Amino acid sequence: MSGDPLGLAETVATRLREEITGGGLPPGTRLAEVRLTRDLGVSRNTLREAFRLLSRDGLLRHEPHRGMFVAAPSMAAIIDIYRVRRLIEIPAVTQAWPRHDAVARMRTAVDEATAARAAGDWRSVGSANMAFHAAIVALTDSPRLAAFYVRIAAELRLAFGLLDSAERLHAPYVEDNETIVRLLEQGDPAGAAARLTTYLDQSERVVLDAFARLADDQAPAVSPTGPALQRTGIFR
Amino acid sequence: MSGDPLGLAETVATRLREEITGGGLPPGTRLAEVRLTRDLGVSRNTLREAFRLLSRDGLLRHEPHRGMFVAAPSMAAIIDIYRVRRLIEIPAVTQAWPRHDAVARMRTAVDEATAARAAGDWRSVGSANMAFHAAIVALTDSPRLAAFYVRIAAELRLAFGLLDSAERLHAPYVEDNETIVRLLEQGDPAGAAARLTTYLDQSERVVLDAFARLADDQAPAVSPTGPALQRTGIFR
DNA sequence: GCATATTTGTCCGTATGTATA
DNA sequence: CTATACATACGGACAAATATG
Repeated sequence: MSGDPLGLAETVATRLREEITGGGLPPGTRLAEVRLTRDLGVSRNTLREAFRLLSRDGLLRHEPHRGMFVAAPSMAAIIDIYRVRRLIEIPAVTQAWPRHDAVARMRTAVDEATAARAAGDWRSVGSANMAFHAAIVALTDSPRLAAFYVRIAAELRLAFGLLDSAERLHAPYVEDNETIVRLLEQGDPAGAAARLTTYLDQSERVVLDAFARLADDQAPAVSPTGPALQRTGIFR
Repeated sequence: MSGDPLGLAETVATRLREEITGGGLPPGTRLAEVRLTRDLGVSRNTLREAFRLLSRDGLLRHEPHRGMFVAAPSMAAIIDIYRVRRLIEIPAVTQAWPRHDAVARMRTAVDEATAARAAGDWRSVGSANMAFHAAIVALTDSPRLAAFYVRIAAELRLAFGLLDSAERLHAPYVEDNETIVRLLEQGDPAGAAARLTTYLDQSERVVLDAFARLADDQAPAVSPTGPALQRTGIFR
């Protein structure tokens, strides 16, 4: 085509990433190479390069001689993700410096979430919530933790995508976030950490409940593990 | 060669991994594709697939239109790695269940380290030390933390490779490890965590000191950042 | 259980843009 | 500035593994 100033593979990867996180490609769907090469207008090698980038972010999963699949979080994965979030976010807030740059980012994220909620834009509320917790991790000034958290958050967002009205799910937590950042600004990291702890517990419960309900709906009576549903990864 | 039961790319990746961690490919060296395709007898596509696996482990670093380089830990990277280690390992030990499987693995790692030290096999002492701390992370029962730690440990091992007599470096810490696992077995996780904390502090200091000395030696007088040394990543 | 079709894994040759000497 | 070396991207091809009827 015309000009692609930065790698074509990354362009393809970005487009696929939006498609996945946007819900266009539900978790568990198989990404056939030949079909995507036609739809995206790139060669197979380039597409596979994009696959490498996406699997690095944890959005895709590779099965030998079977292909690439959109990662489908299991119940155990969600539990593990929240365990990791507690381990990282709570100490990050506890030992936070009140005038850290990331605190300002937390504040703007809360403001954006408030505005988006007032406008009924639930998707933006979810994005702002993600940004808020990413800023919490940024309090540690650790690039490795930040990169790790990006991967975790992407996986969790996939789980949200499985849920029906997912964005509405964390809309009520805007107040919690506001309280957390206010306590930090006022120099009370311990109080902020306590608030964060209860938030994580509640959020995990809500997500797990919705996930269990989803699993019940999709696996009604006779065959709890049909081949089609196995591929969604929910029952693995 | 003959039969390659599992992917050829993984076979190549394994061989390169051993070459890198073994010191055959020092940090900062550039991995030219065409040359490696000849030496390894594989095609470029397969080699790039292997590159993807290794960069996922943090052993390789990619620069656009310049190629793949063996990751060269910087001073800031080492500091960050130890910060992450504290964040993960200390809580892991603190909330450890004394009869956890991983405790047994810690014990065997200590025994192996003791035997290796008696035999003067410093390389095996280092490997056992790595296994010991991997077992500590396994106390959390979190597959994501374990995978993350693998990446961190690989990067740290690269830093050790830069150091001259690196294996000798953590030989004196066998006693610390023995104390930690004994306290855990005796049901004193708090004491074990305290001991682990001092170990991490001391280890970080030793590594950073050796690293600073290495940098001084390699950048003697006139040109602190020659093009060859820049590529080592030490001064970046 | 078997034969077929589809898809991935791997290799090759080539053209083009980019960085470095 | 030129020239070389290399990464990027393309398309085609065959073997091996998997899925399907």
